[in-house]
Amino acid sequence: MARHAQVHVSTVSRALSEDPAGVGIETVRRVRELAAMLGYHRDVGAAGLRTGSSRLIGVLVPRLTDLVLATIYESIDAAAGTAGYTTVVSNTLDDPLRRRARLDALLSRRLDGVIIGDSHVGDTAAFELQQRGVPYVLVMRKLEGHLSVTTDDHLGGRLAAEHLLALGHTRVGVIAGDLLASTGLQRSQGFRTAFDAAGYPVEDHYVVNSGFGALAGRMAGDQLMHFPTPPTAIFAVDDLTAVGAMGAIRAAGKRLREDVAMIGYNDVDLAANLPVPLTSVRSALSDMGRLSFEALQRRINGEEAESVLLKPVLIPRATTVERWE
Amino acid sequence: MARHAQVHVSTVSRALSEDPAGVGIETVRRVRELAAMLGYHRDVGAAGLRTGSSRLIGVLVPRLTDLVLATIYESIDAAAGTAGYTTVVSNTLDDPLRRRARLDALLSRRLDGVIIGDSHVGDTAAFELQQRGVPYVLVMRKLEGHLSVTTDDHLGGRLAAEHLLALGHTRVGVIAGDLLASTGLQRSQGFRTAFDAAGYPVEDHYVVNSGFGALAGRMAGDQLMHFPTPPTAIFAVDDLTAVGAMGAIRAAGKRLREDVAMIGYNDVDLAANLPVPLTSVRSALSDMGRLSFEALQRRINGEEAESVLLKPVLIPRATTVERWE
DNA sequence: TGACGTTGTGCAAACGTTTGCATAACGTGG
DNA sequence: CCACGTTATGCAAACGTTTGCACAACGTCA
Repeated sequence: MARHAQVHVSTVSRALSEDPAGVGIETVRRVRELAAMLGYHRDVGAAGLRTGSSRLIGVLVPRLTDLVLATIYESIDAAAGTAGYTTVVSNTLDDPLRRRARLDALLSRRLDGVIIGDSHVGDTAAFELQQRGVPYVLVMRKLEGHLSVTTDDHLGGRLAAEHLLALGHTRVGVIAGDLLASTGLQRSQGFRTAFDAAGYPVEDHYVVNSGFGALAGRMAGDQLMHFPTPPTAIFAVDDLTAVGAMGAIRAAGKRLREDVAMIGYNDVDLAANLPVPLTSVRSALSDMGRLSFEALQRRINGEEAESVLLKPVLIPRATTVERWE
Repeated sequence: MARHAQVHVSTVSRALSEDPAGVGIETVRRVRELAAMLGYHRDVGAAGLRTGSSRLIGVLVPRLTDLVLATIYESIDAAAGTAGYTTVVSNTLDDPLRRRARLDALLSRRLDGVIIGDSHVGDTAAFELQQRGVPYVLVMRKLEGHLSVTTDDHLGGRLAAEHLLALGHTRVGVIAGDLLASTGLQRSQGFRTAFDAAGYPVEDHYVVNSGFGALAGRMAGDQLMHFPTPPTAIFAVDDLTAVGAMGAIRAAGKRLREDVAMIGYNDVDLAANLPVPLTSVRSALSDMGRLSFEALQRRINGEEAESVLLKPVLIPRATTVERWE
């Protein structure tokens, strides 16, 4: 209680508020000075009790060790921070039980809103929040009928396909990630659509579902490379998965690009700095994070917000072309 | 207010507590059932106001997009979650201003404790917490005089050195990361100590300070490879940095292992699944996270806690040996 | 000089819990 | 049948804020 420190009572509250209207200019100065001296901070929790706003927003991600989600979260947190919000992130590991528990814990904190980065077909979190009246936004992965900020994954897949077609590839493989996530599904669909249109449809067994991550990519890549006629190019819907697949290509005794070209997705920092720099479809991860927070903020303030669909861009590098940049 | 729902008042509080002593067994059942029906959750914030404990712990990291810190944070969060705590993580980006702001925001939440993962020589956060009486623990990076959970980085450096010495390397380079972080400093010191002892001291200009991350590694690697007599082996104090350096080796037209061997540090998931699997010194990241939380918990409960120093292990792979495992 | 507006401050209620204490209901043993 | 112990519940205060309202002091204008 900083009030004992001097003489007043709860004029302190006003003096410390952003707009100290109706308080003596001199008092404001003195109070603030004293607060700084004493290292006093208003208790946001107690304030929230009164105001009904916790200034806390929750972020649900599958896992933070996934570079992609970590990047998005970082930008959400930065945007939220400057707007005076604190974020709480929850690793759900795509495990329903764990996610239930974490969501309950979050709801107990009376958060002002939630950003969902791990939505999945058949997922109930979004519906539950909707029903409880808690503002929320989906990011990265979309779900029909919910506000979301994503990139155009279908287009991203087409960009990858068109790049490979232009280079003359006709027998290609796809490492499709997790088909229950809208990202994996739409990227591979977009890719196949373009190859269909070009008259070189991708056979079903050249499309392998893998999950995300380097190990998953390695196994999927091994599978593709062991076909009697392996593909001359591979599209992986995630950069780390692509890295794993690059290992499979090497293990099969083939050369990257010359024998088998490779395209990843997301253009994570690492992609450009790999020993063999990886061609990748860049989705504006930081923008997505920031925009999703802004959309959520609008929802919290009761304003209208519309879903955002960002345009991806293909960045050619050494795994598909000899010279680039 | 679940109380209106039925008939009672704040017997609800007791009924919902972990040990509902002194409450009718029947009442307990009814209340809990009803709470589940209504999807009611106790407001932790309000409870904290009364009990003085927010059940919130803060975690300071340089950046979450660093796989190493993300892994540690994940395990901290898991341990904290099962103990009924919520964690709030803050990216400080090793920027003093930002860190000040974030720490203030955290203190406003009246957290029960803090885990510091970004300590730096000359850093004041630990001292400030100490002075304010907020329990805290350092993880990953240590600082003299503060409770910490780390791995023996000096030993880790020696392990790397001994491995290279056993393979016959005598002219080696070190990519030392950030010398203001205890990790970078001690790993390179340990490494050099072992080479000194073997009679092949590492010349100063073969040790380059770089910062962490793939791009930093690439630049440092380029520098080393452009020497008239480049090293026959490189020790990088971080896996991602090593990946960048592998790019430099390739760009110089040299072969990994045959011409230049490479050792990383931390044994991040990715290391084993790179196209050329990376020899790395494994530090038990998950254990560190868990143990740091447990130490913090002890501190919070007023018990004694001792610093922990874990033993690292070297995992040989393709960048140093032909066959492994 | 009296009425009135302005400006700065204090009062008190409310937010949703927890918890020590009082009290009601009910058996039980002497 | 009364006193007493046990068990279940209610009461009220307290935690640290915010905020509508009342109020005091002061100047100003007619």
